[in-house]
Amino acid sequence: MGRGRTEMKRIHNDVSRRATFGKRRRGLLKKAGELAVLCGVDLGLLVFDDGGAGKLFDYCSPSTSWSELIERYESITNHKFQFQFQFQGIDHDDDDQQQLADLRRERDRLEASVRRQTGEDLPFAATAAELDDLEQRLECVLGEVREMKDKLLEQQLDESYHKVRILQDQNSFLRRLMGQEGQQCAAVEASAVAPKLPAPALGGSFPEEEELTALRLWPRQLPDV
Amino acid sequence: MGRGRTEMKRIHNDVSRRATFGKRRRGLLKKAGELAVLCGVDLGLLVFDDGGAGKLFDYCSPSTSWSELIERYESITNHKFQFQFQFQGIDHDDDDQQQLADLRRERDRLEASVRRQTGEDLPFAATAAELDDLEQRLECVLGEVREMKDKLLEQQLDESYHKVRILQDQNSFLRRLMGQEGQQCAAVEASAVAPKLPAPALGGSFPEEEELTALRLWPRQLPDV
DNA sequence: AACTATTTATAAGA
DNA sequence: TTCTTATAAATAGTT
Repeated sequence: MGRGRTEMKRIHNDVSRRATFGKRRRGLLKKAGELAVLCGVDLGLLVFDDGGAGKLFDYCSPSTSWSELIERYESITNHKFQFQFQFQGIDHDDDDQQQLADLRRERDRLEASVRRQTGEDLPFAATAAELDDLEQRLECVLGEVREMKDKLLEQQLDESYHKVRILQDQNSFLRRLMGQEGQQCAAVEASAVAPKLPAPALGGSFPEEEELTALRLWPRQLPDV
Repeated sequence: MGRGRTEMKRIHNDVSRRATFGKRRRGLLKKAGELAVLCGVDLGLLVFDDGGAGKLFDYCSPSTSWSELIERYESITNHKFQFQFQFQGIDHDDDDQQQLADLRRERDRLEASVRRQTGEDLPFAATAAELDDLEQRLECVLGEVREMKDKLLEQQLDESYHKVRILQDQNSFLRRLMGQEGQQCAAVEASAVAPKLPAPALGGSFPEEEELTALRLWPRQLPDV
C-alpha cells in the first residue's frame, strides 16, 4: 500500500526503515485495538524499538492485563515461564511485606498518573462520537481509581479484623493463664502469630506487631499491641 | 476497508463478528510479521479466541521467543511477573498470597489503562474545558455510588479500630494483673492465632468470638468486646 | 510532518 | 466456508 510493491526484506536504508517502523507500528497498534474492540477478544501486542532508547510499545485489550494474558498463554500452551525463581521459605513473610509495599507505592504512582492524564493536558476539539468514546474511557479510568481506593479501605479493614483476632486470642490466652494460677509454668512457643500485613497506609497506623513473636519470652514481657 | 464504514464497536451479530475476527486476525498476524521483518525489530502478538475451544494465536518475531520478549518487557517496565508455582510453606499465608495476587492484577489493569491513555494512538481530543466539565459530571455520578460504599467501609473500620482499642486496654489490664501476681508460668498451648483474615464482606459484621466466652471464667467483670 | 498514488485489507454479498 | 468485489485504510515514496 503505497507507491510500488514492498519487498518483504529488512529495509536497509536507515531513514526509510525508521519511517516505516513508525508508520507500521502505529498501524499495527491501531489494528490490534480494533480487533480487540470489534470482536471483543483478549489480545496483547508487544513491540520493541531497538534503535534509540530501546523503547517499548504495547497494547493489551481493555479489561485484561499482560499478567492475565501471559497466564492464559501459559495455561494454554502448558508452558511455564520461570522467571526470577525465588524461594518461598523462611524469608517469605518479609518478602511479601516488601512486595506489598512496593505494589502500593506503584499503585499510588499509577493512580496519580491516571489522574494527571484524565484531568488536564488533553488537547483540541472533537466530534460527538469521539467524545462518547472519551467518556467511556474516563468512566473506566475513574472507576478503576475508585476501585483502588475501595480496595485500600477494605484492606485496612482486613488488617483491623486480623488485629482484633490476634488481640482476642492473646486476651483469652492471658485469661486462661490467669485461670491456671498456681500451676507451674514453662516457656511457650507462640506459633505462627506473625501478622504479615503492613500497617495501613491511609489513616492512622497500628503499632507494629512483630513483637508478637516475643510471646516466647513469656512471662518476661508480653508485647504491647 | 470494505463496503461501508465500520463502527468501532463490538460487532453484535455473531456470524459477522466471527467472520471479521478471522479476517482481521489473519491480517494482524500478517502485518505483525511484516513489521518484524521489514524493520528488524522484536515483537510479539497474542490473540485469544474466546469462542469455541479458546484457541490461541500468536506470533513472535524470528530470532526471539516469548520468554525473551517477556523478560525484556519486565526489564523495561521494571515490572516483575511472578508466574511460578508457589510452594505451600508451613507458614504460608494464603490470604496474603491472595491479596498480593489481587493487588498485582489491579496494578496491571491500571498500568494497562494508563498505557492505553498515554499511547499515541489516541484518536480523540477535546478542549480542556470540555474535558474538565465532562470529568466533573462523571465524577459526580460515579462518585455517589462509591462514596456510599466508602462510607460503609469507613464505618466498619471505625468500629474495628474501636474494638482494637478496647481489646488493647483489656489486654494491658490483664498483663498488669499478671505482673502483680508475679507468678511463674505454666506450659500453655499458646492458642495458635488464626492466620486467616475474616471475610471482608461489605455489610458483614465481626466474626463471632467463641473464645470470648472465656471471659465468663474471669473473676472480675471485664467489658465484653 | 504532510501529501497522494498505490497497494492492501476487508465488509458485504454470492 | 470460501470466493469475489467494491471500498475503506494503510502506507511508500515524495516534498
